[in-house]
Amino acid sequence: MTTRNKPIYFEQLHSQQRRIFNFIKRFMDRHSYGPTMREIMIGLDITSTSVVDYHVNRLVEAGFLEKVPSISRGLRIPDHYLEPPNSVSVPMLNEVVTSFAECVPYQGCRHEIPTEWLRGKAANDVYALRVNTHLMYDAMVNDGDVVVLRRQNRLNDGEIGMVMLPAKNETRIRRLKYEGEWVCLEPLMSVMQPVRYRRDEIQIVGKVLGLMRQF
Amino acid sequence: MTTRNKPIYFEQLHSQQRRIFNFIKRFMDRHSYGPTMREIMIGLDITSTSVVDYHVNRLVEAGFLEKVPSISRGLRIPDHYLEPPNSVSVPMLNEVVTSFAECVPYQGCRHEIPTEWLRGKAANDVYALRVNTHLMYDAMVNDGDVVVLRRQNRLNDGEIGMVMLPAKNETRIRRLKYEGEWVCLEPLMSVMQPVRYRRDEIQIVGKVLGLMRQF
DNA sequence: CTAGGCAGAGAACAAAAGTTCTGTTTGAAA
DNA sequence: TTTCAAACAGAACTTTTGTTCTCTGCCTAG
Repeated sequence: MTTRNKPIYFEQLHSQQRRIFNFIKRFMDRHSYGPTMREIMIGLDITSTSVVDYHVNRLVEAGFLEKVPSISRGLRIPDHYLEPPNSVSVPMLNEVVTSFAECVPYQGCRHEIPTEWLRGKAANDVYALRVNTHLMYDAMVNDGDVVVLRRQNRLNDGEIGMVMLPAKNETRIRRLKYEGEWVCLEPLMSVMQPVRYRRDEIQIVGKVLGLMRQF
Repeated sequence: MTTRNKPIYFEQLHSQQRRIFNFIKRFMDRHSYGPTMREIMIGLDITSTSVVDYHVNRLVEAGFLEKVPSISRGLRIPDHYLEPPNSVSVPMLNEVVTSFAECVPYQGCRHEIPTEWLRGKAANDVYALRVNTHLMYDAMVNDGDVVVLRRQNRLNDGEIGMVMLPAKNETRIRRLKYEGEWVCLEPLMSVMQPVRYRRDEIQIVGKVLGLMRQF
């Protein structure tokens, strides 16, 4: 843990400390290494390295910087203060899974998805799945498409998910509507008709986050 | 330009130089800064910094490393020797464009696409386009989908592209088949019928690289 | 007013780190 | 074998760079 007691917001920092923080970030973008005390001093027109050292230590205390003592250019900006990546990598599986235990050692193919699709949640149970001809999905999903799922066994009313119909041993992408003991699977294309099942007839495989199709 | 005369492959390097190169890369992954001569020396069980310096200079000459003289931890691995990013960012536009001149100053919304979609080509003329209800595309493309296009005015026979029908002032995503003076636009859904146009009746907007749909 | 903490100045110091120099070993080519 | 360049060893040297110390001005609580 850090040494700070209460969370400090960037805006609450001393203006000098904000300048130094921003300088370090810009410097690291431009070069592949961090700045020295003296480079910060010169770059920000500060008159002494001790002043830089002073504020750097304040920034470290506040958790905005990490520093390896006595190591030259040993400043680091913690990950959570860097730009969040706008894409994340998820495992690419060949078949529907209801548990990740079966594929934990699998480190093979992965697929990149926009961070936005996670809607702020972790990517733990998210995986990508390439649709093959055996799985006939909704008409809006084509053969060869990559469907991104979050593995979960429950869905809220109105959410779109992948469900398995054990009777037919088939999976479908449908919008779920709950009606008492029944669940209504609505196709995404309005020309098709919704079908109603008993809740225990179907198994929810996951929530559908997105779809990628390469032409 | 670099000082090297002929291209050198990594495998042709002295084994010691390969070890040093790999060490630097691993070190940079672990820490946020590069190693010093001495750290390389200790890490690889080399007996003198001069040996490290020697091989580092060979690597710089061969173009595998960049080095800022006299700067501590000033080693850098050129971009083309790092892992290529598996996603790239392209501009996100609101309407079909036939030239990028009209949107060069536009630095706003961008969208992440898998590098794979570029099929090795540059991302220069690639942009993303969110489909709205006014543009009724092929049935496999839904309202709200993001279509990724490479802006180009020509397509090879059999390629899928976005074309504009000036008569109707509408755009469509179709597979193009050339038949002499005619071009046949084949829908991606087999239930729909292909339509034949004269070549000068339609304008090719771009090649469709992929599609992304967030649920 | 005064004490004390915070920010800044300036300088010196010590450690880290790049560079250079001389000499030795090694291995392949002549 | 001889020769020569590449590779290695060891050490010293210089520059870079982090750290520390003292002193000063400023502001505020008491």
